[in-house]
Amino acid sequence: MRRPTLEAVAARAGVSRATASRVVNGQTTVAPHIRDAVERAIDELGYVPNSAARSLVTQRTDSIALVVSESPTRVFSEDPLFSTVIRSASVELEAVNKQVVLMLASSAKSHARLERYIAGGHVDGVMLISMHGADPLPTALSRLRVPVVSYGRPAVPVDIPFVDNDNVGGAEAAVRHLLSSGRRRIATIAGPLDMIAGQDRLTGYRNVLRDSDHRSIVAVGDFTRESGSAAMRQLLRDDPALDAVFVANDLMAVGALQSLRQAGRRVPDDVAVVGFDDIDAAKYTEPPLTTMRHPVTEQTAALVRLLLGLFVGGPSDPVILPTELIVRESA
Amino acid sequence: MRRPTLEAVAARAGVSRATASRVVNGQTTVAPHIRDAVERAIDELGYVPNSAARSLVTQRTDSIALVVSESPTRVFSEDPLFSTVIRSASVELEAVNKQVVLMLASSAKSHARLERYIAGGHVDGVMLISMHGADPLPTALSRLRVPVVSYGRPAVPVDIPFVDNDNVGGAEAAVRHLLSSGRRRIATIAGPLDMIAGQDRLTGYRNVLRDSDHRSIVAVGDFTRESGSAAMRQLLRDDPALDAVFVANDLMAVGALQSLRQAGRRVPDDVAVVGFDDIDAAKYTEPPLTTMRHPVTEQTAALVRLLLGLFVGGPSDPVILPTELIVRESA
DNA sequence: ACCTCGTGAGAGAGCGCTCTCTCCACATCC
DNA sequence: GGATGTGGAGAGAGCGCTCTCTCACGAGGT
Repeated sequence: MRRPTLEAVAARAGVSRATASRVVNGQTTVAPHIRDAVERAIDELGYVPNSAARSLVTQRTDSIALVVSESPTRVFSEDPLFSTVIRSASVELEAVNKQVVLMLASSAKSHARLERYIAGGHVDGVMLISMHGADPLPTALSRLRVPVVSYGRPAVPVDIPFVDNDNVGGAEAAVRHLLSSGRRRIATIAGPLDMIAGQDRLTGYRNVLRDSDHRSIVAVGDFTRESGSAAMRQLLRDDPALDAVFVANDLMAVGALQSLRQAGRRVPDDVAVVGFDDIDAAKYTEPPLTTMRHPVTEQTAALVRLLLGLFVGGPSDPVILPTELIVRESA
Repeated sequence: MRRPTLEAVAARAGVSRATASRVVNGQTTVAPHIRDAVERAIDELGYVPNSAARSLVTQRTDSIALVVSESPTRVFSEDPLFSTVIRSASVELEAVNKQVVLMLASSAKSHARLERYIAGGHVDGVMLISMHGADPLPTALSRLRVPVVSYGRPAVPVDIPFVDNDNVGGAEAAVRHLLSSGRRRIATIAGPLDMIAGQDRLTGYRNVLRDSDHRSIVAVGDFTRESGSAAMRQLLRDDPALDAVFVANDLMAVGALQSLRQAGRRVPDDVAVVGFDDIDAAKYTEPPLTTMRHPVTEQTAALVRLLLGLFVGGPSDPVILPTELIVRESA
């Protein structure tokens, strides 16, 4: 009836529980014929180790919390980046036999719960996916005695190893691409300025324009489609003669394209548009979107490596990955 | 150094471990002043129960596996439905203090791992999100002695309680909408026919056309954008005079719109398009997509209730939720 | 005054596993 | 041949918790 225990396996194989445990854990100090007997018993009984009992004594849980901290405006079901990160993190962690415990941190209530949970030693480590600004979570988690890594540089100064892409460099490349194709009045739709990605991509934009003596035309969105739409309308009002826009993410770029269409502007003939992220939908806009790709899957893999490294006392240096310009038809 | 145990709390409060345990677990048979003393000790020590020790004795883990079984063509980072389901399931489960363990079932290797894991009693229950066809997973999981529920009716006949939306009824409503707006040659882009949603939506389409003596024009896709695009081109070749398309999901509808645009057809003037799902992007297509909405969040909530119900011997009847026509500009 | 009964608290077993410690058998060396 | 070393196996403690069983005590009935 009940699931078989190590005791049962040992009895069936005619050995002690300790020996059975050695076989299960792959220790080499077991004679071959005994090992065989135990393995046969395991198969016959369909034995599966009880993880609760195991972690009770080893003080490890072999599970990793994936903490997704979403802002009210940036729900992860809307933003394809979240799911890509979650998916590839799962793949990576499963490959090394770690369990993925998914935790949403939205309300303050869930924050408290989360902290208790993590402080309670239920997980061996935490991967923090917090895209939004003044998030108290990085600070709170770094105080706990649990290894924490972050996807994206935390917005607050806190000592958490992280993986990020080169937002400044990517934005610079995007704007340079617009300049080199002869555009003269290049506006930007920036992301929220309490987010690192928002800040850095704006910085990149400004760097290039400053160096080339063009003036900057800025509207600010919050990385959602809606806000991109609104920001584009704003820009057209501010400077009807603009001939290019660098949009800080693709979701907003989709909204911007819609506003441009409604305003009767042709893309790229009248206005060139470059986005950032290369989400899947970028291929399907009208026209297809030129954008900066960053390797989300590789970033996540690097993040997992970083965390696993911390367990064995490895380095905790940030990892910054480069971005790549993907030229389609919008610019 | 080490995390405080119940023993430590009991000692500090001057009671036995048993009494401290009673307080932690909210039993009422503890005198108020003793309860206060214990609670103070808990606060002072920052005590958090060790879940491994607890599950060892209670035989419960308070965690639920969210098994996402994705087909090679339908990766969940691409399909917004997956993330919506995952997100709302998390929210619902966290509300009742259950942990969410996310498991991806893609390769056969991960299947074996998954079965072992679930058979190992690491989770109290399983929520299966399997959109794709001949998935061996439902069958395999139903054999285990673990409560399992499914999002969407399993494609194979297996005794797993599930929650689904009324695919047949929804498709019927969509096609009736096209008919009532005067369309005469109504084609469909069906989903994969090894999937229940694919089958049922095609059935709904056929039902209405049969009753109204129109002939059906069918192309089959696999629920991806690409396939929608290809299927639309196919349909235009098969019947250049078609004046409406019912597309079995929005992702394919986005692809279909693209093909229509490339073929120089105006939507909805020349060809009306109705999708299914009401994903976020449906609002942002050109023109915005008329579609059948089904309440994913409510479905997920119902699914969670169904699973929690199974724990206490509740009913295991399937739940079917209605769909709703959302009229935008494409039809 | 005795007994019953209910209530609140403690003692202690035991959940299934790991891991140290111990022991035994046998090979090796002076 | 006795001391020493070595590889392989068992004994048993203990991880932190829950929960049953037991007991002490006081209220209420006879």
